[in-house]
Amino acid sequence: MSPTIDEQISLLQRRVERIVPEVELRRKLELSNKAGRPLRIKLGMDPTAPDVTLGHCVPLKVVRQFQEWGHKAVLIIGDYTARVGDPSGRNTTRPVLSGEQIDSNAKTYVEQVGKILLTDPNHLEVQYNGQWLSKMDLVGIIRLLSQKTVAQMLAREDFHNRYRQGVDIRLHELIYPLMQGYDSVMIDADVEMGGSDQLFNNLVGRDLQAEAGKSAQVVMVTPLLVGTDGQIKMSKSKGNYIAVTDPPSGADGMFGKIMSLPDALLESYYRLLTDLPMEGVLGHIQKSPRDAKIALAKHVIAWLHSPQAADGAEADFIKQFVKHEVPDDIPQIAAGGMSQKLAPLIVKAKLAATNSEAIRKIREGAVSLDGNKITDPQQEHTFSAPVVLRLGRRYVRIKP
RNA sequence: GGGCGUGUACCGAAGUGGCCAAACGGGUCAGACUGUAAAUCUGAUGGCUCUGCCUUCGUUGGUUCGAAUCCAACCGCGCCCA
Repeated sequence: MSPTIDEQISLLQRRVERIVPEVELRRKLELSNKAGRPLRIKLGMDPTAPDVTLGHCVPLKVVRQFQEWGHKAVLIIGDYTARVGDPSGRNTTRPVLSGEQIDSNAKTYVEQVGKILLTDPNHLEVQYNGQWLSKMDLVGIIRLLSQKTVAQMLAREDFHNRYRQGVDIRLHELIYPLMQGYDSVMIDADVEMGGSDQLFNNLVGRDLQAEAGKSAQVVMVTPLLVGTDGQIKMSKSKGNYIAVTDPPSGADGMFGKIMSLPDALLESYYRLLTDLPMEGVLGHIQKSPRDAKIALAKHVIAWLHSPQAADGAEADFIKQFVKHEVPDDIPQIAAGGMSQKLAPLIVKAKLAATNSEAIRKIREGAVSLDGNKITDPQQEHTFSAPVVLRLGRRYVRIKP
């Protein structure tokens, strides 16, 4: 039994920042109910990076909600738009990706998205926008371009800023919103989901549909999840992200990344990534930010991995950082029997990028073997039994 | 097409013949402190066979005992004019 339309709208409010326009969403939901025709909920993702991040999960969770009410998610993998690069929120041109990179990223996207969405064919349709964008000829492109003016494109904030500051805007960036909007025309989207930085792009889709004589999509945007740095939007290119495929524990695992989030982000993470009642959450955060953070980490891992993984990650975390013991599950490398300097091993273990960096870290006193600090880079070591090598918060077991 | 600018390490930005592997800020990494939080303090931050050597300051070639710094050509970018 689905909730009423009023209930649905209020459920959506939790992580939807704007609905443009809300009355139309209401009308579409009513019509869908009456006619028994599921709405088509579009979400576009450009495979510009191999990982789907928690940031993507926010709109994905909303899409999941629609699926549970019987509607159909239409996932657009932007294999063609990725070639252009979404200029949203950027102050410089995106680097161009090769076709191979895009294709290999695209392959894993559907699988990763399956962690959040229902994947049966009644609830999910996957489309690659290269299917239609690659077939456009110049005449078609010109027709598409003729639907918007330069002023309309420059009205958007990021273009406007770049233009004013003399930072170049390549022409292909200018047409990106039209390409994305054309997707909406092609798949007859009823609703398009996106992060709030997608508002402009999505509204272009709405205009293009109307221009094509179709029913215009409702645009819904979610707040942007702030990344692990606590400053800016989570994104792969900024390195401040948590990927849905990150392992539960370990130095770069979900548990650790979530624990190192600034406290100030807790409320928004709970709101956007879980469905727990917010009154309880706020109380918990106020009482003990640390415990609330642990609970959040477990919640997210249980969701994207499994409840067992969540318990395991918590145990590992306590072992390593509360009791300061060496975690069980650490990478291993083989040293070989001979006497050798430590720096090359540190590089081999990927704890440092270059030999010079490894030597510097040794001199700084950041390196230890079985808990004994090593400070002389010239010293040679022979490994006859396994030893734990540590640099900062990362560990590697050295085997003879 | 013309005029004027500009191009420095991950980013921003100093440096205008030797004291420059290159100031300073940001970022990043590490140490202290902690709740692996934030804030704060400290150190490091081109590479290597590391008290020395090698390669970098848009590219190529030149001047000089010696060039990021001078000259020439070329390339990229910006602004203005057409």
